[in-house]
Amino acid sequence: MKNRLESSLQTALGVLENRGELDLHLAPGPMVERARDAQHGDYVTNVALLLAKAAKCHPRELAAKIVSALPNDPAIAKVEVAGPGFINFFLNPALQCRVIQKIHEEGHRFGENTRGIGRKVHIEFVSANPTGPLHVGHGRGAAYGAVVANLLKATGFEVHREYYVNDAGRQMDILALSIWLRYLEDCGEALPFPSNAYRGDYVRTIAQDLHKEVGDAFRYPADRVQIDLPTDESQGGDRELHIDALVARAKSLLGEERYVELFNAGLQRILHDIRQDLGEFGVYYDEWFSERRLTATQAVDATLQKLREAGHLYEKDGAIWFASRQLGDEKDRVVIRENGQFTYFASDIAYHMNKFERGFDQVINVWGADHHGYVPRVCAAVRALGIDPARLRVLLVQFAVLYRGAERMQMSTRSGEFVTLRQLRNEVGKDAARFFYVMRKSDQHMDFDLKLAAAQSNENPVYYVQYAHARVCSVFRQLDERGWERDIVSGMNNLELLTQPHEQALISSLSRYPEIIEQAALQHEPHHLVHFLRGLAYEFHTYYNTHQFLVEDQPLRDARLNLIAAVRQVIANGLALLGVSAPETM
RNA sequence: GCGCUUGUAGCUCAGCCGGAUAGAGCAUCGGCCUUCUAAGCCGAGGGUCGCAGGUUCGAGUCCUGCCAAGCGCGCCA
Repeated sequence: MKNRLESSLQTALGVLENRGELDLHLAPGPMVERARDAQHGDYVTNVALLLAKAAKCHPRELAAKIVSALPNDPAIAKVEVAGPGFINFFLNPALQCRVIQKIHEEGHRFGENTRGIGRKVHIEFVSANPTGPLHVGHGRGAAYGAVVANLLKATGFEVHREYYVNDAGRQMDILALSIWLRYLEDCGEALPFPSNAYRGDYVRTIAQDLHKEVGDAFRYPADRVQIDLPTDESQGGDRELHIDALVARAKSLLGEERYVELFNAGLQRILHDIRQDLGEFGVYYDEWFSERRLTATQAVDATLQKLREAGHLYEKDGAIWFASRQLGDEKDRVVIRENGQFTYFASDIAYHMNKFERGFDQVINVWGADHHGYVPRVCAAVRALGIDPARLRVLLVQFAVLYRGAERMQMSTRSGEFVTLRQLRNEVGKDAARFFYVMRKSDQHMDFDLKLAAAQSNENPVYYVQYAHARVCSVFRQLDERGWERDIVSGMNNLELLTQPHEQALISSLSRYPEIIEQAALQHEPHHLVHFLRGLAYEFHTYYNTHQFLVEDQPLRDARLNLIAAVRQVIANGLALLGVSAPETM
């Protein structure tokens, strides 16, 4: 409809130009938008205001001219010039209520569109290091990424969801070490636990399982483990040096084979746990992409070679640097350390190249906002590889600050003191958690109140929307109990009986749903959908309180039932995109 | 110190490429259940859109400065 009005306006402007009443060579972009106020009709344009200066006449005068030049359209009931020079369009209600028929026909697919058809989009989200269970900070990225993926799919894109598994690098070695030390404790060895190691309970669990599995095969006396080590922080030493030395000790005592077994035991257990956790949260992936695979397939070497050939690498202080500064970064970055090892950044460049090589038109990274300083260097790398950086989009998600009532909760992975995503789900439920996480704009700080999310009361917005759905279901149950028949066809033929303001408002909202999906998808802003659903639920509840649906007048009853069935369908569709259930009873 | 982000009602937040009188939920106050679920509805109060300039027909929205908060500034990942 919007497009239709816009082309009508183009026609009108063309007419005026031909008549010589308007001398413009402008191609105004999208210029029609939904009216914010029902008094202003259904759609509004401000072209007259925008063009008045160039046309050298008063906006209202120009608006009147444009209106007079508009082609006839049966879908438009009334056009008026208002305010300083807005043109308001009032749609023909008889035609607008056809959306109810459309919703009935399209069912769960209503709202989908084809904007992204034929385009492949890659979306990577969460990608937490497999060094421990997911916490509530990851939850927001998980919920957000999953919903953006759903929205893009509904907009016609071919979506590939991916979790990048950081299964290489120092943090993983520290995890392996942590498990081994707990294992040694379990064997009866007494030795201090580094201040820097992972001290969560899950580490002990994995260690105990390992002990059952391998017996004492990985056991060494405490003094052999600790001899000649640099001291830990608690003894006045450097904790980083201490823990790196311990990792080296583990490798040398256990040898390659056993160390890999230890390492994999931790990785597999934690990865399995993360996968299960996300699954229970309704978050699924098409692929779990291993960082180690990149190094194993020489992908990092190949990528660096490509950068070298393009003249983006140089050597300084014994290290290899990527000249990212001339591509918009603050400074150049090391890709190969003095000791010959790749930096994390190097494998990340290779990972991005790999994504584009797989043929995706658009690549989306959902990252925690604390990584925003990392964005320019990745963009620089993409550009250096000859890829249009506009094809890469980094979406930043702010951490949620967790409260329990007024009490602010602190968390830190290393110390093991954090609220896990699983605990959150257990406490507030999947629906409330998903809803809360995407209720706010993702790049905004947000306060997540556990007490509120868990509240079984009207304070909790998730129930408000679900309740509207359950209420419609309840009406249909009542219909059955009374032994009344529902005639859908008759209802469709009598939609023009829906003349009440509440009914018109609902119909207008229903017709907006596809636009909301498209907007939320293209802007990667799921919160628009949440706000829309709250508004739709509100319009339904107020309608419910004002008018009886199950009336004696059968044509009217059938028309109303078709309307509320459409409302139920749209709420169910919207909640499905959010990953929230649509209960039939509450 | 430099960079990025944010500042809207008592609280949590919307505000769609600059548009008409700045909105919602919660909280507060007052009403509505013999009638389809009261997890609901109706109504009231509540604002210098951080501050000061600027751009123009028009600024919460764009620009500059200042104030405040968060985050980032490793041969960590």
